[in-house]
Amino acid sequence: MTAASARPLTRIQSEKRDVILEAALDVFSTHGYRGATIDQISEAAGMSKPNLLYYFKGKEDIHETLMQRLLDTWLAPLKELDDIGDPLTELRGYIRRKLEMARDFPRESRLFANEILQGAPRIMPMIEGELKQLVDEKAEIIKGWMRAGRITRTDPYHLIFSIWATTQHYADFDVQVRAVLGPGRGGEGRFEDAARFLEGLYLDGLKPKG
Amino acid sequence: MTAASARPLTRIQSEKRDVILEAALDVFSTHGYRGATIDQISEAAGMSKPNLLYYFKGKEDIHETLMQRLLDTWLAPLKELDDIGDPLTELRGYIRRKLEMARDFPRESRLFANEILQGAPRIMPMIEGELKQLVDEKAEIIKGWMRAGRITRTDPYHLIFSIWATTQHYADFDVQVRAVLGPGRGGEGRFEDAARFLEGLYLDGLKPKG
DNA sequence: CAAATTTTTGACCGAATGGACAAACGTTAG
DNA sequence: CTAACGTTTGTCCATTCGGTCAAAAATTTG
Repeated sequence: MTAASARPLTRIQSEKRDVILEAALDVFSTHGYRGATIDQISEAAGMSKPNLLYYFKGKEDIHETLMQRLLDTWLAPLKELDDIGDPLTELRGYIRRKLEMARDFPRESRLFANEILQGAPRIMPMIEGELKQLVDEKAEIIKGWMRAGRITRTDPYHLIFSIWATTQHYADFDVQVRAVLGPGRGGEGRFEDAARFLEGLYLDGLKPKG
Repeated sequence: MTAASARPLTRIQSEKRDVILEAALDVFSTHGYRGATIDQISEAAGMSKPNLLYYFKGKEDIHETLMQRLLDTWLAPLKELDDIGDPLTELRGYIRRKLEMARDFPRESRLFANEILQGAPRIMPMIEGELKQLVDEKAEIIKGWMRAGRITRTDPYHLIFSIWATTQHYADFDVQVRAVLGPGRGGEGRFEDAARFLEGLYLDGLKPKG
């Protein structure tokens, strides 16, 4: 019986699938889908290639399962954006959560970045469906804040894009960020520096106060 | 005599190399280094694979030449950032130029994004050298503006990062941006909307005026 | 223990890929 | 015209890659 059967997974199957997905996250996120090989993944997972293929139908299956499993984690910060509470506090919280994701789950960020960069050939339905729907919903909340005069009137979609861009940048372009900051400032402190900068930017911009 | 000789290139050699690099930009930017094949590039360039390899030593050589040739274009917007003139105007100009690059040269943006995302295995020296030096230099200019109280005091490096992130996002994550905006607002107007949003963000932030 | 079932792997396969090469073709200078 | 040189391509090669298979090893079940 293969792992794809309707039968519930055994304990070993669950564990081994987890090990494989963990290894696959490493490999896919650093080499992209095409650049990753099953041999690399199986070696990183500490098992032979046929053994890996006993748990997953193939490369595509691993990737798809990985994406599916990470999707919730990925969308969680935006889902938390809430209508209740102060708008600026909500948005600051969203930025902070996204920045924490970039710090704590950089591989996940790069995995999605790789995928989208190459035209999202495998996750387009998710983007056009679940993601778009979620963004539409949250954009409405933001529009409400703007109508009430609680934050400056601007484009809520591009606001969300800018938050994605600025926060994910610290995961996706990590090597560049570190190289440019140099050994002195490129250490762990860079995330707090980024948080401070982004908070100031989103609150008041660059124009000095009259 | 191969194209790599010290002898100056013939007219045909220059033209053919250009055709190949143009095709390679297409292929590398959409599939990444590893995902691109010489066959794809040679087909896109309208010639046989051995013919392509008559003009370039190999895949790596094409990629390296392409990167080298695009580097100046890539750094040009930041190089223009100038000490003279109003700081906010200068920064707005930089943002505008970067956004125009994302609109007019998305393939170049994706090429660099692909490279950096995967750890910059082939262009690390450039990042640690030329790029870092340029950023250090411009960060000093920005610091000067801050000391003079002409813009809000903040971190110039993270300011530059945020400009890179927000503008390049529209090239690198283009399919996502278009999908989320939908057919209505995802058309050509999206760059003007982005420009308007970013200008407002960088000037005044989101906090409503007293 | 022994049978049945699950897990693991060495060996193998066809297709794709980066690249080499020599022969053919085209162009041009004498 | 023809020899020399630059250009082009069909053919071939070694390696890598995704995936298969049958048999061995380990585990579970009765």
